[in-house]
Amino acid sequence: MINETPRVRFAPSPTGYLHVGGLRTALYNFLFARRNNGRFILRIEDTDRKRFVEGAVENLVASLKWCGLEFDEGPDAAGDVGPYMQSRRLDIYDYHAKQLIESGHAYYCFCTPERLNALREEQQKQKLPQAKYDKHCLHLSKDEIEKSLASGIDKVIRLNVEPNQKIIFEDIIRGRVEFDSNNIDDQVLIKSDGYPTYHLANVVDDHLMKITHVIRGEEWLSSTPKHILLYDFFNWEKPEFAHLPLLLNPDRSKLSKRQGDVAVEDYRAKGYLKEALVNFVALLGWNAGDDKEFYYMNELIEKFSLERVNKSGAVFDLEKLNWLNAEHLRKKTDNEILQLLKEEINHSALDISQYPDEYLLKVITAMKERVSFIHEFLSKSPYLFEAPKEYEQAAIAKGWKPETPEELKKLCSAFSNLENPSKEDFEQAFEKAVGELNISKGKLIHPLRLAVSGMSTGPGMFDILFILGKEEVIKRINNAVETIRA
RNA sequence: GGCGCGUUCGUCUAGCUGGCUUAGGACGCCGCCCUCUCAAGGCGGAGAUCAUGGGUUCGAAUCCCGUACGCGCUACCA
Repeated sequence: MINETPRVRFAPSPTGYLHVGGLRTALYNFLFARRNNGRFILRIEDTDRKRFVEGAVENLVASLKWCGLEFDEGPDAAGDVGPYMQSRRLDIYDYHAKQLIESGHAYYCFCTPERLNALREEQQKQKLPQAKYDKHCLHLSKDEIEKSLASGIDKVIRLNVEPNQKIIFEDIIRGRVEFDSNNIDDQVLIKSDGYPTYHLANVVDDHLMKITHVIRGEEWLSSTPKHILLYDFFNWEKPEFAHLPLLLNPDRSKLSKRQGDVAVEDYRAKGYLKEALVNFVALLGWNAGDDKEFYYMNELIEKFSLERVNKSGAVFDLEKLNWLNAEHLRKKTDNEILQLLKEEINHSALDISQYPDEYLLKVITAMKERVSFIHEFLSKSPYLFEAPKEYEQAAIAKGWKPETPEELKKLCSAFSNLENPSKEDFEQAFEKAVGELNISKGKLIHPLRLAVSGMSTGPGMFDILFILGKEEVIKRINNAVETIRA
C-alpha cells in the first residue's frame, strides 16, 4: 500500500450539471492526486435509471475541464480498469452480489413494496429506535427461493448484516468513527431492475479500480459502515477514507438551488473566472496554515493536504468570491484580459470591428482596477464603447450651472486647436481654458465628465479624453450641451 | 425518534503537540489619507466572554465528561 500509486476518484451521479459542492470534492481529489503523483479518476454513478438526464455526463465533463480538473481515467479518457460508467458494469455487480449470496453475506428478498411499507409503519407505531428490514427472506427455504426465482417475481439482493458488531474505521479528517451494526439496515445491494445500489457499486468499483483513498462528502459518512462490511465480506483491503465537510447556504443548511446558484455553469455564465472559482472553493474547508488566500492551481497542488481539511461545514460567501474574482482579474496581463474582453464584446450587441485591440488595451488600462468582472468593462464604462444617450440626473442637478454650456464651448475650441493630443495635451489645454475663464478646475471638470461620459464616476478625466480622442470628445461635448440645455 | 458528525468575529479561517493570545489574518462594514469623481492602494476602527455547564491543571479556545444547538444519514437516490 505504502508504495502504491495513490488513486482517487470523483464519482458523481449525472444529475445534469456540476454542483459547486461537487466541484470542491472533485478539486480536493484532484489536488490530492497531483500532489502525491497519483491518478485522478472520473467515474459516473448512473445506477438510478429514474434519474437519467440526457447529456448530463457531457455537461459534467465540460464543467470539470473548464475548471482545469483534467482526469487521468474516465468515460472519455479510458484506462485499463473501465468502463467508467456504472451502467455498463452490471454484470460485474451481479457476479459479486452472487458471490456474497454464496458466502452467506447477502440474500434474495422477494418482499413487496407493500409489505415493506406496512413493516415500516408498524415499526414506527411501536416507536422502535429505527426502522429496519426484519430479515424475513433470510429464513426462506432453499425450495422457496428456487421457486420464487423461477417464477420471475420481483427480487432484490440484500446485505446480511450481523447484529452486535462494532464497526470502526479511521477517517483521515475526523479520526476514529464507530458504529454499532444493530443500527445498520440490511441494505438492498441489487435492485429489482437489476441495477446495483450505490453501496455495492461503489465498493466493487473502488476495489476493482484500485482506489486507495475515498475522498467524498460528509453525507456518506453514515453509510460508510455498510461499505466497511462489504470490504470485509469480500475479504478486500480497505481504502483510506476522508469525509469532507459540507458546503452551506447562508442559513447553514446544505447548499441548495433554492438559495442561489449551485451549478458551476451558472458561475461561469455570470462571468466568474475559473481561477477565482477554484481558488475560492479550495479555501472552503481547507487552508495551508498561513495567511495566504490568493492561489493559482499549481500552488494549491503544492500545498494541499487532507490533514489540513476542516471538519465543519462552510458557508458559500458570494462577497468573498467576488473579491477573489477581482483579484484574479487584476493579476492577469492586459493581453489576457484583452482576449476575454473581446469574447465579451462578441457576446454583446456591440460590433467588435469598431474596437481595434490597441483601443481596447487603453480601455483595459483605464478600467482594470475598477472592475471585478469582465462584463463590467461594458456596464461600468459604456461610454468608452458608445456615446452617451442620456446623462445622470443627479449629476446634472449637482454640477450643471447656467454658465456651464458656455464654459464647455470654450473647452471645445481649446481642444480643437490640438494636434493628435495626448493625455497631457488635453490637461494643459483644459488648465489654460480654466485659467482664462477664471474658474477653478473642479468647477468644470465634473460637468465635462458628465458631458463626455454621461456619468459621474470613472477613470481620470484626461485618460477618458485621451482614449476617446479629440474628434469624439468635441462631438460629445456639443451633443451634451444641446441635450441638457433642451 | 435513532445513529453519526460538527460548534473561534456576520462570513471564510489561524490557533492543531495546553502558557509567547490583551484570540491573529481575510471578505464585508465604518472612518481617515491619496484625489477631478469612482476604484485601486495605504492607514485606522468596530466586530469572537473561543456554543454552554462542569472537571483536569499553577495555567485551557486548546485535554476529559455532560448539555444545548446545527447539520447529515435513516430508500429497490446517489
